[in-house]
Amino acid sequence: MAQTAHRPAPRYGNRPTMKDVAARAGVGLKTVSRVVNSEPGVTVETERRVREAIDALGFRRNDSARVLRKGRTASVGLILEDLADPFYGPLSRAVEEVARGHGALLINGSSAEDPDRERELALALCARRVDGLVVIPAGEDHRYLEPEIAAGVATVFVDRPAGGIEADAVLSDNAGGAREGVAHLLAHGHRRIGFIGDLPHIHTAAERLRGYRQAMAEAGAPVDERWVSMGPTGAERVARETVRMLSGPGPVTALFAGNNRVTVTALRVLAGREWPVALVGFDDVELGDLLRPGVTVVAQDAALIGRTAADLLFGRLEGRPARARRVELPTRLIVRGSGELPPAGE
Amino acid sequence: MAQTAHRPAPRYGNRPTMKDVAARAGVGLKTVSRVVNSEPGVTVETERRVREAIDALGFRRNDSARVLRKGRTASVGLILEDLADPFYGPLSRAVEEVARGHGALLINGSSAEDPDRERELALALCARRVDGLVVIPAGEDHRYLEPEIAAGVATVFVDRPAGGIEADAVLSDNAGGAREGVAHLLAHGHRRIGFIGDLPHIHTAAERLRGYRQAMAEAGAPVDERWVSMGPTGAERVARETVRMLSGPGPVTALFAGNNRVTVTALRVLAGREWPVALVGFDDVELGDLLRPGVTVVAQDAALIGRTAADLLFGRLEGRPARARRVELPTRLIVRGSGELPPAGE
DNA sequence: CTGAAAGCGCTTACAG
DNA sequence: CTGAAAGCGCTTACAG
Repeated sequence: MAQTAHRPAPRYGNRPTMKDVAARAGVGLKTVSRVVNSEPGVTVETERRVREAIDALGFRRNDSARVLRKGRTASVGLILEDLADPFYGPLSRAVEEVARGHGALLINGSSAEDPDRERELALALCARRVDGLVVIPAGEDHRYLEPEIAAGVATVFVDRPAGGIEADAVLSDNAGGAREGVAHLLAHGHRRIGFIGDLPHIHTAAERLRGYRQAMAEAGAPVDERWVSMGPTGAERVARETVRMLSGPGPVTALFAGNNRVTVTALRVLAGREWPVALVGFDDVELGDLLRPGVTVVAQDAALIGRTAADLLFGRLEGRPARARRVELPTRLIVRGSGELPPAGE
Repeated sequence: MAQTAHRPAPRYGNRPTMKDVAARAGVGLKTVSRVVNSEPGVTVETERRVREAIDALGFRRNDSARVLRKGRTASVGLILEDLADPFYGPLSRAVEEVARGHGALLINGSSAEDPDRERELALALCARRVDGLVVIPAGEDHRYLEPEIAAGVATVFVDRPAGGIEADAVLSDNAGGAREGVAHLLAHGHRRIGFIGDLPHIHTAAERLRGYRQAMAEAGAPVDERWVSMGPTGAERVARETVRMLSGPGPVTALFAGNNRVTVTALRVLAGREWPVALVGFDDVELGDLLRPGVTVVAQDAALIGRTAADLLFGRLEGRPARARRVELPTRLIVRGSGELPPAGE
């Protein structure tokens, strides 16, 4: 009783430690460590005794303690916008697979597109001493990560570049992809083309808009600013803007949807219309091939993006490149029908 | 030089520790700890000096060390089949949100439906001393987790029950949902209904098949075993089986698809057929409402499942229920058109 | 082949 | 208000 009075609360549910195993097996601590880590220099008989004690006690090495001593946690963090978004699932899985190949676990976090939450998550992961960090940025200022990167946390930005610091980045050719998609609509006779995108301060949204303007300019098609709408991609706003662009005098005859959320909402609105309206969306959508017409999209390869980022990360952890690298991956136009509809009424 | 000769490899990139901060601020270690953890009992002036040293050195507390001393890691593990599957994204996000509410991080792992990999992942997470584990089982024998659970790792099984041990579980009403879906087809005049499901040893697959048989029996509709196909849900097999059931004498007039992967493949096959074939799928599919006809499904609420599991987990961590609990969540039939098609040729 | 001592970077339990 | 000592559970660097 007197002994337990000053005992701290049971740690890890009072799990046995190497010390307990050593006592039970009648050997030294280091010998247990040798057996647990399959190090050489233990007789068959000693090993047997130790293994017996391990099994009897249900011992499992505490990797937290190991990590503290070794200096590497064999874990990487991934901060993305929303794990529930179909774009991030495959990306996350790809990062996980590469990490697994390097014996590392993956800690996932959703920023919910909130810069404060991104920062909070990133720093929490750094405090846990993840070896590396893959960040799909929500914020625009990443100087808060400078000391962490300097201290050795390998960091790769994905989808959008880092703000205010030099760092590796894996991006899609957003401007080029959007330009190709809009050029495709122009080639099918459209001149009045709407663009509905995400908030303008988001890098990908701005780049895609740039691609749109570029394609229009190259075709000598003037852009009426009422055809451009940037903002939150919730269903309500997107539906309202879609309807607006299709109404009034001089409505658009085609739409370019800035991401998969926009595409889905726009499709729902268009499904209820009498006139066919051409549509090309950025990002592929599941079942897009089964709709009538099929949905023409500018697709990104989420898994490839994730794999590329993770490869870059582990390359850095193995001490490879010195300077920050920026990788740009191509997009792919997938023609399925919706982007080849001719302008209505012509 | 002589001094560095025996220095171990730089740990955590030679990050400053509390000791370094204490030395620079000219205070004791404990005082730094007090400031870092916002504990009371430090003068304004002392705190200022400590904070100055922290900023100058770029100190960030090492949570690995903290965890070792405190006994709880404030992290939970989630093992699922495949993060890239659209069903698991929202589920994972929901678990993350609950964890976040409890100040915990989420470590994700995909088992790829491989029991060995599930085990390996689960034990790796236990070795890192996660506080709790949410497991979507790939294997059928979970006795390997018994010592871990006994040692205090809160564990909740999701989607399928644990094998060989008593543990909390959150399940969907798989049999009831399938039964309702098949009854819906029967109510629309079908008698020859095909069932294409996952591998028969998978709990959800077996339960859904049970629901199918139950509905058929209740309607007095005999089941021809050629209408039932259980196996891997890759596109090739599912497409082949779909075609087979629609061919030959006495083809099926309706299909029940055992999960979202099956539904998608079946839809692709049916899209190329002349005769309309009725279809009800288990699990909702994105854009299912936009297809013509819309896809009638038996939907599960992935986010609700995740939230329920996480709530159970943290309830247990806070020392609540003693006995293992099993929660069964209802499914919901969503009528959109494909399930209401009448039998072809009648 | 084996093990005692020191230390990873913190927190705990004291004592001043 | 402040800090020295002990300890969390391992691994490292030695010595026998």
